[in-house]
Amino acid sequence: MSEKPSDKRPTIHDVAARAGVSKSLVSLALRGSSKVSDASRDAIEKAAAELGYRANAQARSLADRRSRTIGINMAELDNPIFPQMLSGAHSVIRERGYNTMLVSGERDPELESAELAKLLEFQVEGLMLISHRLPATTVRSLAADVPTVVLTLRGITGPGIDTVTSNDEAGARIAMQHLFDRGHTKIAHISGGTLEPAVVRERVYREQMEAAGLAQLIRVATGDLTNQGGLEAARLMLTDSEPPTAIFASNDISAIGAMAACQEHGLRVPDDISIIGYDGVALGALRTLSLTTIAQPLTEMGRLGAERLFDRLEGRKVKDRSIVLEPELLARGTTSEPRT
Amino acid sequence: MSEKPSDKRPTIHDVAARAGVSKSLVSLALRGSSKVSDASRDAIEKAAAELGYRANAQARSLADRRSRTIGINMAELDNPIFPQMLSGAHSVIRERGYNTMLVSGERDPELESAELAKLLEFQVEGLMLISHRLPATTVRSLAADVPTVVLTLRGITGPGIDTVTSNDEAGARIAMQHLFDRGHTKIAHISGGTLEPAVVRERVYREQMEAAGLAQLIRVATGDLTNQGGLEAARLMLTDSEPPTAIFASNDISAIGAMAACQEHGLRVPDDISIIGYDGVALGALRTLSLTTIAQPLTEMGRLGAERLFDRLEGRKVKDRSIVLEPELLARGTTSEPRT
DNA sequence: ATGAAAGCGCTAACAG
DNA sequence: CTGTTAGCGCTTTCAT
Repeated sequence: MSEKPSDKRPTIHDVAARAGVSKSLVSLALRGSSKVSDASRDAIEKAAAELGYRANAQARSLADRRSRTIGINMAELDNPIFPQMLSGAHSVIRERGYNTMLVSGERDPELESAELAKLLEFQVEGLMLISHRLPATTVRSLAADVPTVVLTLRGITGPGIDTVTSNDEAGARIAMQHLFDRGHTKIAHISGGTLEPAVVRERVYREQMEAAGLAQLIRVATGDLTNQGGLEAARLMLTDSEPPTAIFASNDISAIGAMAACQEHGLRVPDDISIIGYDGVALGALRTLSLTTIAQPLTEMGRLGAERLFDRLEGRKVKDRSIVLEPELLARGTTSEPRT
Repeated sequence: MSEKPSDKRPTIHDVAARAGVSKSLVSLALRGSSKVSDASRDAIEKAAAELGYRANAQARSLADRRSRTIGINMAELDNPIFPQMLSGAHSVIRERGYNTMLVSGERDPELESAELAKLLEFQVEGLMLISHRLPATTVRSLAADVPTVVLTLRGITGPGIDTVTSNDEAGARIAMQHLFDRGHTKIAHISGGTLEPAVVRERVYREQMEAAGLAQLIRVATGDLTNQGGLEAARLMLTDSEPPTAIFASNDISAIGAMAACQEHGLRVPDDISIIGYDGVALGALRTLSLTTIAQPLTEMGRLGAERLFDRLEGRKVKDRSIVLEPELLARGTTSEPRT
């Protein structure tokens, strides 16, 4: 209506023409260089505004070979612990003036590697992998191209790779200690499949029971980290001749499923049976649930992971690092002394 | 160790040289053109593989003026309804071979518009706005540049704008009808502030009460769509001389807070008091909560939104559309007849 | 079927 | 301070 009806978006060239200067000067001015006269700067800014000029980030990236973009791969968009890490990472990335390109393989390994490839084609400058199941070889080959940080998966090392995890051994020990302290001995465990964190938690459970001389009370029901899985695992346990007085679940979601099973059996939590989860997802804090749990510093993990990336991007010389954060007991309302 | 120690990534030019053909032919071959001889194609693919060639998406975008990227702005990464919509959108975008660029203003309007601007600089071909609070003028100006779809916010129209929402009026009516059907008359409402969906739900609550001749029983406590807000609002109501027999909360999270308040007061849900939420977030399905609620088709909204975008991108001629999906009652365990 | 040449919009020396 | 000259890596006519 008002401006030149030129169909295509205005380029730096159009701005230059309108301001009566050269392309380069426009480029400088628009990026706030100090060596541009006030007069030119004003003219350029005016022209840009009038034209509704918007820089083309692709062209800029191509020219200066920096995409200012970090790629994030999240295994699952719906598992609540992942968005929490994402949120921590995202805010750091934004503070540094970078962009976030998000992909998700959605539990499909083939899809996942295709998505990862696209990230690299986009010339991301750093890669954050939030996934429980990535082969070390895949990660290493990605890291050969671009600085990479892996969250939640330990033991992956290699040039260009950092990891940020939380200490599952310590966390599981804290959980067990909490139950021991309350006086429990008949403690059962709802396991979580073959993914690394779940395996560690189960192992520590067994070790701690043995160390406490309770080897014969060890009781593990197989869960799958879902609500339903926790429900079913707990149902099984509660029909035992000698049901446990406490349950340590491999994650919060299955712990909440276990709570439902207890209700079904007419057991009150924590009066009749104690339950402790793992993860510290936000919903556990809901007053209705008030789940005692071992909280991982999820947001912090995201933040730290992103910062590791920028350490490398900003040329700080860093050795590959495995950062292990300590989880924390949130003693809420689902654990107490056993009924005797 | 094995290949040319050339520091920089191989380009199409390197591949061409190695295969003994021209750049153009490599470009054609790699994109699967049929007019490339088998011999050339083999040589090119071999060379590309040996070099570990990876196309540069920025350069491609610049050259053919298509970024193959959709930008998504999510107001909050932590409100569970947003990731669910994101997930629906994301999978459609991926199926079409596009990428997702995610930004979030995190409740800060200034930040939000800066992030939106970055999305445009990245030459996104379409924009999805998942936010409860975006000025119509902002949306219109964005839509002037690129096809735009708005989720959860009604009433924004303009050239290039589609909206996908769910029918809050109908949903709220269903909620009220459900409670009426159960025989409730002393129905209270926990409101949710000034954002559009919450306002609609409250209005319908009032209308329905009046229409049922229950105007004098109208009782609204102000919540803020948080768990804590729901808790406090419900506490207030329960200390009334004549407490309600049912509560309609503006969203699930505050409904769950209300459940906690009921527990505090020694009231059993649903035996002593019924509670119905709104949204259909995944956690409401947890057996421990079993929250009756009005479910919005969140994933579907994401999918549909993305599809609207592609309708435009693929040149299908479409008029601007406001798609309204119907929500659905999930009658779970928190509602029943009043105690009398 | 293949190559040469001309950009895409921007940044980056390098001269003045 | 400002303009000129070269690209960045890829796609795309247009010839051959």
